[in-house]
Amino acid sequence: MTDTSIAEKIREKKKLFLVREQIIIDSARDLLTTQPIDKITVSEIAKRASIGKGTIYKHFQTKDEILVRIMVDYEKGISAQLEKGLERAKEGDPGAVSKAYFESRLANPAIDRLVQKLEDRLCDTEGVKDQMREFYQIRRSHEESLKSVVSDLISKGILEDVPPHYHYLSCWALAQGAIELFFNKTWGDLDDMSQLLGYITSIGVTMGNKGQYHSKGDKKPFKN
Amino acid sequence: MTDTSIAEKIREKKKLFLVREQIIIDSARDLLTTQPIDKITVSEIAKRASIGKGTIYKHFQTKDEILVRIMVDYEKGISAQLEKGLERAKEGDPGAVSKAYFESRLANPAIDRLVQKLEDRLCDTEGVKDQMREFYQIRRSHEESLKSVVSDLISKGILEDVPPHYHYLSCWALAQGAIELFFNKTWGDLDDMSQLLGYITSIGVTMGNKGQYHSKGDKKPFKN
Amino acid sequence: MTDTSIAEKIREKKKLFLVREQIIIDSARDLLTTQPIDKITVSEIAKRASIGKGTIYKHFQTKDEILVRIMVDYEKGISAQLEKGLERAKEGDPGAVSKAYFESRLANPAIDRLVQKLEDRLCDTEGVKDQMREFYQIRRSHEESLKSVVSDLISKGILEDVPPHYHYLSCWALAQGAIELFFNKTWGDLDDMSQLLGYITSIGVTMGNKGQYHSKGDKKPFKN
Amino acid sequence: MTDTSIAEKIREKKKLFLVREQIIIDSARDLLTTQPIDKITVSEIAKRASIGKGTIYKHFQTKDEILVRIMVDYEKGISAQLEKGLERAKEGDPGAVSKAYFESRLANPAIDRLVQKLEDRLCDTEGVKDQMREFYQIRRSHEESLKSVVSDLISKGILEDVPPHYHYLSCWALAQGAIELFFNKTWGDLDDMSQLLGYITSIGVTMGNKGQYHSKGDKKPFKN
DNA sequence: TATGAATGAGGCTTCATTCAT
DNA sequence: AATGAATGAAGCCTCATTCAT
Repeated sequence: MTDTSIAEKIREKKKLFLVREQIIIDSARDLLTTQPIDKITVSEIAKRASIGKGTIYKHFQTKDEILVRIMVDYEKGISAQLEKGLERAKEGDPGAVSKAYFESRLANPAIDRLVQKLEDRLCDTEGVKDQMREFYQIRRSHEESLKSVVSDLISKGILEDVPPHYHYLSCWALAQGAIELFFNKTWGDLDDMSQLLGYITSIGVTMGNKGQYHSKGDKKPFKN
Repeated sequence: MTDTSIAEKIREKKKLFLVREQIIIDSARDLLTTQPIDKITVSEIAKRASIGKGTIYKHFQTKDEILVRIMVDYEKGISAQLEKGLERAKEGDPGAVSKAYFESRLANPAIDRLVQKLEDRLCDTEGVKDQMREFYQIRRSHEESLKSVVSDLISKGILEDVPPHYHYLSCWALAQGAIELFFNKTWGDLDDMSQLLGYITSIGVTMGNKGQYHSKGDKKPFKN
Repeated sequence: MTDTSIAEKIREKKKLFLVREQIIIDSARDLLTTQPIDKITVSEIAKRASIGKGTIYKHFQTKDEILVRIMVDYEKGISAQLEKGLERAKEGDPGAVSKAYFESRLANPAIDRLVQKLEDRLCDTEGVKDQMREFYQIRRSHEESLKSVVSDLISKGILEDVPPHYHYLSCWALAQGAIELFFNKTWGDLDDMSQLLGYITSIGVTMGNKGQYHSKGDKKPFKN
Repeated sequence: MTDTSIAEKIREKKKLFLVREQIIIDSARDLLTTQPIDKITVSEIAKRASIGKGTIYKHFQTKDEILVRIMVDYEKGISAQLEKGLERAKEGDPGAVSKAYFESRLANPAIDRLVQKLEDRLCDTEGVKDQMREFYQIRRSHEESLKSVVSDLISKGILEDVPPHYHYLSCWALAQGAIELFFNKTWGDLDDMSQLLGYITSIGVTMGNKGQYHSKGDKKPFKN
């Protein structure tokens, strides 16, 4: 066997290893988005991933590490979308960044909500401090991206002249609440949830606009 | 000992029993609003309430029953506030109802948030189905109260003519998101959180208003 | 019910609690002296003590705490014996202290050996640092007791004039080795183990004596 | 390729195989003498030996087999030393045998102690019964070697007339205890440990001598 | 009725061993 | 033969719940 083919094999194996890791994360995420977090055991994740329980611990030191990993992966995904938005912004579309941000969050409301819940659960957990720091860092980098755009819009007189993060965080809050609304069992299955969310989105898009009132929208940003 | 004094004693005891029950609930709520939910044990609640662990089970069949009880009590408190608002509405203040609703929710954001989390945790739990049904019923009764008011405002041309629950649920979502924002660790300790929340509240108050754009507000609805 | 009888009950309960604790320790010790240490599980200790696994953790925070407890209890027992020896020494028996020490160690060779093994296993274990410190402190206090006696014998010209701890530690080593010999599987079941140990004891008693050679002894310090 | 060179290659491979086996044993021994036995995993041994974990199982069926192998190797080493001692005894040095025995044990107290601990741990373990038997056999053969010498010294009136194994086992016990003393954490780091051990050795050398008392020695048989 | 000791199911994690490459 | 990822039995510990006093 040649050296090349040996190296090839090793690379192959590493790739397989990473694929498996992704399967674990995906399995965990699937379970976590459909069941209460504290009901999910490592055993179940393993079963869902069709691997042995012990294998999980080749990839992650603790159960919590799987959870932060889901969080970090999600925020990284949003970062990637923001990156694209920033490029489009350079090409002349000033709203591209914030649009990219909200669309990527609202595209997977279930996961977005899961990440919120995980953040709440892990924020003070020993043993994943470092990963949590990374998570927060990514999130704050998003704020930075948005802040520049918002400042620009303020200086152009499009948005009200309040501190830039007011705009950003207001929208964050509305998106957050909309997601909660979407999943909340209290309201049961609203027939017109889609329209409702469209309405809320329209509020989000125009809220903070100077001398302009929002109008009824009809977008459907939520997948079901 | 006279019959009267015996009856007196029994009444006394019953009262004491109810007081004790309230102490348990209050203790649980205090702990749950300051620490991660899954860290709180029945033992700790008992210790905080200064009673024996076994006594708790004279008042509640399971730990989950304490939790739903916190939820139901909270929504009942909001109901009481709404009741007052309705009376004021009859006396000529059309905004009194919705004001009462949001003020009572935002008055205790920590508890409001706790109730959200508990709802998420208990919504599919066997053993507290009935109490959860009661919880949802109360919540939906709030919707009804608001709906009548909103319908009135729509017919008067003050609010946009969309289905009444659009208005109500949009506000619910924004309030929800604002609370989440308030507690979120990502943004650290914003110096101007109070102002920011005032800004968001102003959006909530005017959003959905017909032909009118919101203006910068400066209320401080959040206790710190 | 009178206050006195209530207090009585509480005392009764506490006593029972302590009795149970002793049962746990005794059960653990019994198992540990008859089987390899790492084969003993908390479950087995519980079964042996005829209690539930969880009950163990009402008395001890971790499995290791049971083990150190056995160690500390053992050394405390030796301390008590030394105390008596010191009193007899004051009454005119200069050898009473060292005799008390060795007799109490050799009276239960199996436990003495167990304690050795546990010491080796726990000396660097996190979580029982404090208890281990206590253990070492007690042990060193024994050394102090013996040192005074030995110094006295040296000044009287009975023992060789070497640093006092030479005498003490030589004896410790010989006792240690004798116990190991007693249990060692290599030699199988020697018919004359008793005599052999008597012989060794006689060496221990006279070793270090000035200008005197030991003579064949016939004590039987070991129970079988 | 010639037959010779093929045979050569096979022999080469076999040799390499044996070398590798020795590396495994050495690695295991190194780890076991510096860390608590139950902390050492097969993985760590493999890493230390710079081979794959699976490879270990080409050489040994179980982890326990590695451990007995360390034991047997150690006793074989002592056998070799005794052999030399016996030869020197034939050449007229009657003390050469026992000297060889004790020197080889005390030369590596850490390993000697490890072997003791392993013996205790494996004596009743299923799966290594045969190897343990071999171990005990070698040990007892040492006894035989020493017995003949001791008998000789007794008949010459140098040693006390007690059963020969009394002399041998007394010394075994003292050596055993000295080693334990050397490593025991209770006494901390004695400044004069070397002298103390010399003192004990001097006791060992003369103990059992007829009509002769031991004198203070100053050998330093322990490496530090 | 109030208590808290007792219980044991069930969760997380480790590691000796297997096996496909 | 060499490798190391995969496996799952087994251990420790937690905590909601029960029950005897």
